[in-house]
Amino acid sequence: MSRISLPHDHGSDIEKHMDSLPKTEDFQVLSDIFRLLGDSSRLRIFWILCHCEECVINISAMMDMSSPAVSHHLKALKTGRLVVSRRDGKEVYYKAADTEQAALLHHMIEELLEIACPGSAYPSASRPT
Amino acid sequence: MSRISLPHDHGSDIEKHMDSLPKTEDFQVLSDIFRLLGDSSRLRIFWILCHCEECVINISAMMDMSSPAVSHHLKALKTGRLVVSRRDGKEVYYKAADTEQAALLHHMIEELLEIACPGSAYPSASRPT
DNA sequence: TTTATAATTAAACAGATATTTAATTGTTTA
DNA sequence: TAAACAATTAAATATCTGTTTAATTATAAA
Repeated sequence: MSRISLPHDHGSDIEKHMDSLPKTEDFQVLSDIFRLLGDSSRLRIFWILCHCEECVINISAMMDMSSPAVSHHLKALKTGRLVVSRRDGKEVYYKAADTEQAALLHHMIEELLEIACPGSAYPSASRPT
Repeated sequence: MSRISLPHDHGSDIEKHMDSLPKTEDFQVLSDIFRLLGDSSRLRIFWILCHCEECVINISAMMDMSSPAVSHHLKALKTGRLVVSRRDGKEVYYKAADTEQAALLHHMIEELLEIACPGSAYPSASRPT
């Protein structure tokens, strides 16, 4: 049983939790994922690509953004393995990656939208119960 | 039924999804939340405060970080309503906010840890040497 | 081939951000 | 009161990041 000495000892159960504290590198891996979604443009692009597959100029049009800016974000999302791409002729189509990670993040975004922005998500569709 | 004109029309069902696309401001609200967790130090602090209540110098010791730096992150987390604080004598104790939002984020962090960093979370359960 | 379109990359810049050191505020104790 | 301790705030700095404009690569059509 490891004993961790801290400056102050109020009778907390901290050592118990410190034993299960994930490694520093793991927090780095996770924060890298969160940082990808920490930009509103990139988050919006990811949301779109969770719902359909689209080429860059259409994404640019939807985002009202230059294609170099969109391309920049797509590269970041792709490097982070949140989206995948395929070329068809002159166009490159992007969509959310078919992975557990991407699915979890998408699900969480929808949940957070309901909690943090009530009444906003799916205004035309199903009414919240 | 609104019609959205895009540069390219491959037969996608994009208009359907565009109808339910959340507002730009909502993506801003969400990305602000994600950005809070997009720094490994802040993410680690939040994780700790999801598991126990601690004073600043103990958090600093656990993080191996200066107290001004920790205080800086705590202020950001508090402004984002992810943590709360109370003063007791000379010390100020912080813990995760008792809100649906904080609970959802905590739950998601644990899930992401399992997916993205398998075998890392809760090593005491799997007994590494 | 030349021309046009789609996408990426490069360079530059402005704005944001994390950390450090120093100064300050708040609380307890001697 | 003064001194010590806990925490925050301020100023400074170095780094990172998102966007723009310009240049480049890739594919298709003329």
